Amino acid sequence: MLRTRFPVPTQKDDPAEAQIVSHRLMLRAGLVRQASAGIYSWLPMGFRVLKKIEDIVRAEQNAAGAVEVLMPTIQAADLWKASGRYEDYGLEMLRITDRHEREMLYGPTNEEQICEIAAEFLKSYRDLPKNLYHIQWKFRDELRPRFGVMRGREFLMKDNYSFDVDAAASRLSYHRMFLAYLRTFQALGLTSIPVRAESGPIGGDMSHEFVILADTGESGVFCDRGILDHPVPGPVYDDPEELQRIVDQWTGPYAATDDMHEPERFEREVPEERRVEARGIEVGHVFYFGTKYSEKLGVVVDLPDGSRVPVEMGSYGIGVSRLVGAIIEAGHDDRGILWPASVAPFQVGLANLRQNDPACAECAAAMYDSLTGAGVEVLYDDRDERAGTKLADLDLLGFPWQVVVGPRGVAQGVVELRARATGESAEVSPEDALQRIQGA
RNA sequence: CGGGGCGUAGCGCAGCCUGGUAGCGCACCUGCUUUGGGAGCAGGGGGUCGCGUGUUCGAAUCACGCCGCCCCGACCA
Repeated sequence: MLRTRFPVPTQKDDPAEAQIVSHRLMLRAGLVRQASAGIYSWLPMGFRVLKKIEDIVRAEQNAAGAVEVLMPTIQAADLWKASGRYEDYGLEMLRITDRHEREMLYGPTNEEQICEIAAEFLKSYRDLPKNLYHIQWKFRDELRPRFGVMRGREFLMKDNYSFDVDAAASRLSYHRMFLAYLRTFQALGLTSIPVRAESGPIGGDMSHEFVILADTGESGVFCDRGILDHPVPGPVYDDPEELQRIVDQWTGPYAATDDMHEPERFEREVPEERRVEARGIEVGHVFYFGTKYSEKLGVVVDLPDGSRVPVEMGSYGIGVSRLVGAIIEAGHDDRGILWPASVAPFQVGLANLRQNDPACAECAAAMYDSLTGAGVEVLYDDRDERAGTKLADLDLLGFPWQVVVGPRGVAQGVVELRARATGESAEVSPEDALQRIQGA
């Protein structure tokens, strides 16, 4: 992609309204633009990141056996009246009236809607289990939106819903999603910690929040170092015993955010040298809620003995748009963003420091062609800008690799290849640069 | 929703107290000189001063009302 075709409104100055680093960097790097409080437009660069995260989440959901659907953003109030939540949900729910004076709402979540859909095709125990997900915009009219996309009113979320014949089967679904989350966050380049969450209406041990570590995170995290040392398991979704073992391994050691933290227990259970106190950001939530919605919305199946029971359900959320901010919180320095390769909008930022120099232009164009020809995503800064401007932009935008073409190197037949995260740099031939990038 | 603050050019701000028809830096446009870490000089374009009402000969400035945005708190993916 040529920078001259790809609008990236970067800014040198910090916007006054942005308090936390990810919000500042997202505005400075031209990823988003605020439309209203807690509502953002996604500009080209931010949109690419959002889509990459979405794709990774989708791939892991599919691998775990979930099936994608797409439900609407606008829902009928009648549905919510059936579950009793229309009154309960309060002012966070954005209520809308259409031209026929019909009460509608912009969905803050989709339990009711998925139940209505599932009731269509779940008739028998033989139709179970099922696990459906969608990735859709939600709206919660927060009292106080803040922190940019981290706490917006409109946000993109992956939510899925499991349907099982009984509690034991539902536990297996829960375990599958638990593993899917560990794998998803790893694939996003993050370190995640499952922490016990406020138990749902059913109680028990089936509610966890997934927190990713970031120095500037909003929540305090207290855990046993053992959790951080576990390797993330492979996709063993079809092995119930192994899944149970994995969940036990990850939920056994102490882990809590500050709202659920019990200092005495922490000190009693975790040896001093293994105690970790860090900051984190909540990016996912898995929980089991039994028959709460299936009962009220009539998602019932016949059992072999002819009796009829409501299905056991769980729901599982990942804040996709929030993750863009969270990933920046987890990876940045004083010059800009440090994207993990898996979600970087481009793998390579190519900067030609002397656009109007024919030799440089030729070298940069050749470098661009060989990278794109090899299937590498590269943003070529072909603007007629000064070296400092381009280099500062490269750092701000945070591409994992920087390839710098300038008159100094071109005279020797080399380009400068730099790794954004480590700052390591080498003067290499264009061919070597391509090879090193491909080999990484 | 309670408490606090701010709305002046795309971004950051001054001007307001003490009314006289809008200014600075960055960004943008033109030219020249520059050219490996956000250049220099010269010239230039861009603003319903958030909106409304009022006071006044005259309002960015004073008064009242409204709207928007930000921060702290309670609440949350």
